[in-house]
Amino acid sequence: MRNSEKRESILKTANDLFERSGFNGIGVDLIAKESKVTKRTLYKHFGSKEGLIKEVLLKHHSEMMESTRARILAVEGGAKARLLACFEVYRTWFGKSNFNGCIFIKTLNEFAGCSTALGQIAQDAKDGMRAFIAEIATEYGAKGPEKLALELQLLLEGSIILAQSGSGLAAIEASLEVAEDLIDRALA
Amino acid sequence: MRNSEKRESILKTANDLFERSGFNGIGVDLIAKESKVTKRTLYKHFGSKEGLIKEVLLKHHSEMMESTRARILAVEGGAKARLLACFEVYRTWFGKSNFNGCIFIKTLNEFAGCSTALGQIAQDAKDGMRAFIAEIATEYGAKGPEKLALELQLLLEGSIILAQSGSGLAAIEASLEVAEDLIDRALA
DNA sequence: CTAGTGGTGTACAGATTTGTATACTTTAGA
DNA sequence: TCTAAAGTATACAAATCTGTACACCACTAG
Repeated sequence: MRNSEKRESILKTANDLFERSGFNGIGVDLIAKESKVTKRTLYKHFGSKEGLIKEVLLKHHSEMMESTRARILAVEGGAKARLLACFEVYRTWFGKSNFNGCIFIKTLNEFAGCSTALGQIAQDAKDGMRAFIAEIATEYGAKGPEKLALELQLLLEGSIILAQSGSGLAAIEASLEVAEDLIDRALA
Repeated sequence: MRNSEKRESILKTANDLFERSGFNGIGVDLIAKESKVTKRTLYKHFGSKEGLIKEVLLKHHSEMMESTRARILAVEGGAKARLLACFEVYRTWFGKSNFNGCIFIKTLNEFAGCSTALGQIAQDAKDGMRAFIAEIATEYGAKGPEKLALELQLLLEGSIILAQSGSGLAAIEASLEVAEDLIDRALA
């Protein structure tokens, strides 16, 4: 299946370039070149740049949710440990040398809100993450699971921005401490 | 002084367009056209697109700090009321019809981190805001003012992202509740 | 009143952008 | 093995992007 290998290679390269410099800052030519593929091939697969971005976003979201889910479900120790594991996932992410923010936030910032199809995908990704947290909270009988999920997501999103803006891991540490309190209270 | 009027007009137009669609998504031609100014004039004032962006960012930051400072210092009622007033400032911002995220976050997302001059300006803006919060906390003798400032900023930045992603004002409301607790604890 | 500054209008250079056309080669599967 | 799909290489079209050139006008301060 060398075909789908090329396809995956394009998606991975595009994802990395978009994460580094945004969508409008990266041209299709560069993506093709870095993927060691011709532009013709790229267009046969994705039809347009927007089509490519769409698939990159959907793939990114599904892989992110899958790996997060796997890592959280591997944690023993009940609700608190599992909810805090989300913060560990983010800490690992921020520690990567090529970390440069969240691709969905970039989408919202470059494509004028949620009116566009791409903006909607980004919004769905954020909603999906929050729903996942709420799901765990509900499962363990936390009080006000949706509200807790919103609060924890506030901290996580804030950590993304501050990690990106030079605060390094200090932000996620502070975030984690506050989260502990909020979780304790919801489980009391 | 019709001269500086033109200059201000360009800066304002550019600011609005960049806030809507990011930096790479907006061309100099459009900025000139919307400002009712020729490209020649624009380039005489700012030298290059990057020069224009730089001035837009610096102006945005100083105006934002000035108006926030004014609004916070107008609040009577001590430390808690003043710190919570920051959240009111953000709430007002999110309620604007043309709200589409933070221009400094856009900068970090499009210009590959803080290595660049523009990224540095964005980082300075975030640091400046946090320093301002810490300043208030210190003034009123809060315990661990820097840490409190970091925590409150986490909530504020998180609120920006979620407000932008469809949660509307629910995010800032939740944010404000958590902030109240954190402030109470630091003032105890 | 005159010199300098800032602004106008138009045209253009050169690079880059998205997307396509043509003609050829490789690969995968029945 | 043969066919259809997928990939390559190169060139190109048309728009758009940043930035500049040239010639001219308007205002204001010394």
